[in-house]
Amino acid sequence: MNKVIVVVGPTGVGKTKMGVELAKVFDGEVISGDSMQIYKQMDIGTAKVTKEETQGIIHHLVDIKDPTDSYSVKEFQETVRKKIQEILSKGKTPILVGGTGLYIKATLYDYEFSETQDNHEDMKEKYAHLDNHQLYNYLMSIDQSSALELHENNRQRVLRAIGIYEQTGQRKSEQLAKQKHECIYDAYFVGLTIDRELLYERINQRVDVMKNLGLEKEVCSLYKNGLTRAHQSMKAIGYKEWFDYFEGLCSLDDVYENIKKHSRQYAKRQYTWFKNQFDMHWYEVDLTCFDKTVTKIVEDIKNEK
RNA sequence: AGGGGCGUGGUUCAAUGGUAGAGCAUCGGUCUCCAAAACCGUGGACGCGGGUUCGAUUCCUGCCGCCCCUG
Repeated sequence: MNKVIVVVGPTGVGKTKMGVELAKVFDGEVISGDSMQIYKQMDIGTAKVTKEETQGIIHHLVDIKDPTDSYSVKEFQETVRKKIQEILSKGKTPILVGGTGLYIKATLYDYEFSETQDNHEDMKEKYAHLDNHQLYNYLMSIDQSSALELHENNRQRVLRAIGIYEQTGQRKSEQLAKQKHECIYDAYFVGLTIDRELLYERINQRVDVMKNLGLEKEVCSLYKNGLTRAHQSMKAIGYKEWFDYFEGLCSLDDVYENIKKHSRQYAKRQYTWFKNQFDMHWYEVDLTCFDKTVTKIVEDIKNEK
């Protein structure tokens, strides 16, 4: 089999476990498709796979960065594509498991990113004197078709489009036009889902578990090591909520409530992405009998090839 | 118990004698490197009763509920 298996779904649905189960069946290695589990020292809050949970299955792209490092989709794309080749050449099955939709799509599809530096801070400064409307008009003047795809309030993306043109001399829209927008692997997309209410319950429970496992201690030690809200790693749910607390702006209860809330909102955004971006095979996870779901997926994949 | 204050969508808070507006939450959506991010759209409310008035959420009043002070 020369297939890449992709397991996605909202946070808390059971992707990690599914990845391991599928790896056992298909002689696979798991590649994490997650923008935050790449960071060392961030174990509890990112619900990172534990040693026991891996059951001996190799997991790539976990613990590859320090929390002070920044990271990019492009880097992810390059690293994972290499990993996939490596695993395939060993005759094993790559199993990409994660919740970061853009990272996964960029890797599996023929996305090509411009050779620009990661400099959104500079761009922010450079154009601080323009309001949203003015900035948008500027983009309209240099790359109209990209502008039309964006809302003028989405300053982050407007700036990005401007940056691409300024640094490469090529318009973002032109770049996109060169791509085919197709999946470059023989991939089988497994989308895991459960009833929304149930998912939210699970998310809430999982946050309670994180609390008991010592999330506060984990975050405190990062904080003491000098990590701030500005670091990319500290944008993660489960971590960013603590800064208000450390600054005396909210209570400890608020921290956990916010983590729950942000996780729920994240799950919702993941659903809309996965529903609309991939040729997905959806599976309702059987919570009383996880193996049933595994069996069903295994059958479907075997019938595919 | 006495004095004062407050009761507006899920929540925090506005405004107004001519049937109410915002933030957050909710729900839906967008997506080519900050993506666990950024952004867009959406439904939903004047505690209950009486009075004044052409008309009350707004003024008066009774009740209920909550908060503060005093004892």
